[in-house]
Amino acid sequence: MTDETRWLSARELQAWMRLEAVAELLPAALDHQLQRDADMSHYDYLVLAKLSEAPDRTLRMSGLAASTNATLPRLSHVAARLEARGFLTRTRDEGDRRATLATLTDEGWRKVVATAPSHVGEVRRLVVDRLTPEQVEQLDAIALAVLGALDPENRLQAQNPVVDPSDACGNEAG
Amino acid sequence: MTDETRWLSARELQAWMRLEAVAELLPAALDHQLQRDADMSHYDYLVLAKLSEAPDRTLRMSGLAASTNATLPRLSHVAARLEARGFLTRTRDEGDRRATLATLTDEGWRKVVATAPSHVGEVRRLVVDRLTPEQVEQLDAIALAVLGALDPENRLQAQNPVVDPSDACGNEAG
DNA sequence: ACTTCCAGGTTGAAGCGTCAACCATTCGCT
DNA sequence: AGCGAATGGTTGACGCTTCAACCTGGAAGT
Repeated sequence: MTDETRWLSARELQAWMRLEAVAELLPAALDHQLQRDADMSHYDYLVLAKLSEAPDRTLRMSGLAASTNATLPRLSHVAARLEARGFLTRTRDEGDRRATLATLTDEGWRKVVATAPSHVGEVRRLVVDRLTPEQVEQLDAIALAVLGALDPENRLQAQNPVVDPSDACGNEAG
Repeated sequence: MTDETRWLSARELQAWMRLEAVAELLPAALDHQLQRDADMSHYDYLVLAKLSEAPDRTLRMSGLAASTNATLPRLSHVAARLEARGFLTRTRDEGDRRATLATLTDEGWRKVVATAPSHVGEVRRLVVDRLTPEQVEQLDAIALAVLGALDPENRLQAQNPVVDPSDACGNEAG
């Protein structure tokens, strides 16, 4: 068993270990903040945020699942809980009666608006405000390169904008 | 409710969305590869790897939990499964009879040695080989900055070296 | 129209992580 | 010594994600 493995150099190793730690801790930290402040998981929030940006605050389950990087069964379970909490409703698509349309309720909308600021604050506290503007650009380029392997079909590229709710409220000409 | 929230700029937003996508996809990708090639979760591998580097291939459960960023109950469950599969054994510490020592078996050692190359290969394919040497250094600095907030006590800093098993055998001069 | 196949969703069971409760051992104080 | 508190670990129940099975509705071929 001759060892042809290309091991990592010391520099590569250190960078990798740190990235691995970030990838491990960051999702947990976001989950924790949202759980505490909004009684929701990160994924729950993502679902509501996605709907809040969609035309008529409505999306098909399959599209919603793809854009949140979830399997359909997972989304189905999550949507059932969010529906039970009054944040969204599910209706049959009369155009294609196989499909289900998820629509954000007014209460769901208020939930997103109420939750977004603290979420953005956490993102700033944990990441953005700790980096220089140059590092933000470097991070963007690095993450893009890595996503080329992780997400070749770019399903997550139009990920939740963490957008200012005040302007998503009425006008989304795009 | 005047909105004092400091929203993200377009550049910050894009970088953040991409980092979020990486943090979401990378752990799943590593899990998937290890599950497929070694019938283990990423965390399982981490536990075995940690033990493989320790003196006498032995660590206390509490120390092992801390260095793998896990709660003690989680590690206890995982160790029970790994013990059932013959990869490690648990014995009482006769020095402090409250403590439990986890020791990697020969079979566990062989498992790590057999698994490491494909794992490192995946790390290269997904991350390291997609970045320039400059980007590797930038990534290191960025991740370090973020870890300042995520892991202030540096519990994960001595994370698994993904080290060449052939030299973990005897010498690690640093 | 009728059959066949595929896409869209939902459901229920199984596996893993988290939390709270619990037991054993050691440490600190008197 | 002896008591109370704290440390180290394990266990069992609950919640969430995954996987396979299933059902419905549309599309394609004849």
